[in-house]
Amino acid sequence: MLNSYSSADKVLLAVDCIIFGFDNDGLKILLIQRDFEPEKGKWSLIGGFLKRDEVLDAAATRILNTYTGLNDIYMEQLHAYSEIDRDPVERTISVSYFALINIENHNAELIQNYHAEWFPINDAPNLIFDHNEMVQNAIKRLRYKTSVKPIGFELLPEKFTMRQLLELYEAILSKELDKRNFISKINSLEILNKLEEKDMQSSRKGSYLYTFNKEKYEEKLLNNFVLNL
Amino acid sequence: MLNSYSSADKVLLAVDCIIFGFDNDGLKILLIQRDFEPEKGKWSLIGGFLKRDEVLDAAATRILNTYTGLNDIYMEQLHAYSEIDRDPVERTISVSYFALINIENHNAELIQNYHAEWFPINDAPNLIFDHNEMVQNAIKRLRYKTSVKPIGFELLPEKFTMRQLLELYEAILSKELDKRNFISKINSLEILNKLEEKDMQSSRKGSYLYTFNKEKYEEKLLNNFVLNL
DNA sequence: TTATGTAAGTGTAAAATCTACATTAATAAA
DNA sequence: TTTATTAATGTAGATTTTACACTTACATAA
Repeated sequence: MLNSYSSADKVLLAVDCIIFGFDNDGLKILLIQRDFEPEKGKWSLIGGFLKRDEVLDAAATRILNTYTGLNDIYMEQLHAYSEIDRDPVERTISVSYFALINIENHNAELIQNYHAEWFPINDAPNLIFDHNEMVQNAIKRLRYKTSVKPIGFELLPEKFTMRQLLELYEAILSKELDKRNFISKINSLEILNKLEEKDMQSSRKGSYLYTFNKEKYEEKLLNNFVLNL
Repeated sequence: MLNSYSSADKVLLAVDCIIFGFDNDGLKILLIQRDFEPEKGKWSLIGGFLKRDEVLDAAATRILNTYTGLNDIYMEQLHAYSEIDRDPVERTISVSYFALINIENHNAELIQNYHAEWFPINDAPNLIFDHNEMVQNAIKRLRYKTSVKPIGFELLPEKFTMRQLLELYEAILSKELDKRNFISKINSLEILNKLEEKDMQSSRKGSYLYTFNKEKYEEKLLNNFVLNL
């Protein structure tokens, strides 16, 4: 009968995580060398199976933590992938999640048994199964998100310069942005605190450091804004 | 062991369909009275279980067809819902899909055994499980989509008036739009054919009918455009 | 101490887009 | 032929977006 629960097929449900990070070399994703068959040794997204007593969001968090030691990372669901043979061992539907993290803040945690490794998004190895497709879709979503949320603060150190922010957005959107227009658009959001302090690494003159003003940000979020860069 | 396939839990995977339609009374969704337990007789989205040899997109199409006779409806995946007790019988993860259809074109098919029924989105019955939430999220997505794709053509008859198109967008966005500005923005997309023919139903003067120019539309889609209404 | 090189910081004018708004036109029905 | 009803149409002002170049601050080297 069409709708009896008992006759319905059960499947494995997996979660795969696309973790974006940013440092001075640009936008990166976190990959691992798969430590079990099939495709053992090949590069892969961080992933695992959903447990019976677990919601998908929790599974994503747990899996990320297992492989990287990372905690309290906000992740967002993206898409369910269900091609019949996407996993050759057994029928497995996978739900992708993505997150943004600050590479420097988390490097310590990442040096673990499962050697997770950062790769530039434009120079990553070929991935197993349909993981390449998952990554491409995640990049699309990330780009879209720049226009409706001021993302990027997760990806930068606590104190950052305008140049760093600019370069982050350029990396995400993969296009050049006009420096002055970018700064005035960001300033018009009024979600940054300009510090007295300067970063002296980048130039003789030094450039002002900013922090992200979380309260004003939360305020902004209530009235959905749009940021056209 | 963490990653053995054999020890991983299997779950039921369902698909639920949010079908939007439009007629002179506004924007509607298609619901059915559930014909099996639990919650038999209550209103529900059209849904069913994924089969072992089926991809999610195909399941969505099959399920819609089973309950409504509708064919060749393009559906889009939205989100996976995984709360532990969302279905009281058994752990079931559900992936929602949404579609837009033209009510008048399809009314005949809908008069079937499973009495599917249209409800205005603002005056629909309470739904089982987490289906209310699914609908709300689908409405959000539909609104978003108006700004990046000229949707709505699926929802209207082949020949339609500007007023119908305007009212459709007003229903989706649930706000009033300025008629002249709307028309000029739509015209600037250059995806409509203005016919010689007029619709004489609505007024003494009659209003020009339009059709949707599919070729120009496909062309437009290549360069992602934005439509701010 | 002075000169030099480097990236930071800053404003504006022109163009494009968006918004608000009211009158005339066409026709059927009375 | 008058009347009533909805369709069709354009523009000026406001706002937003874009393109663009010079000065400033400071460390380093001469």
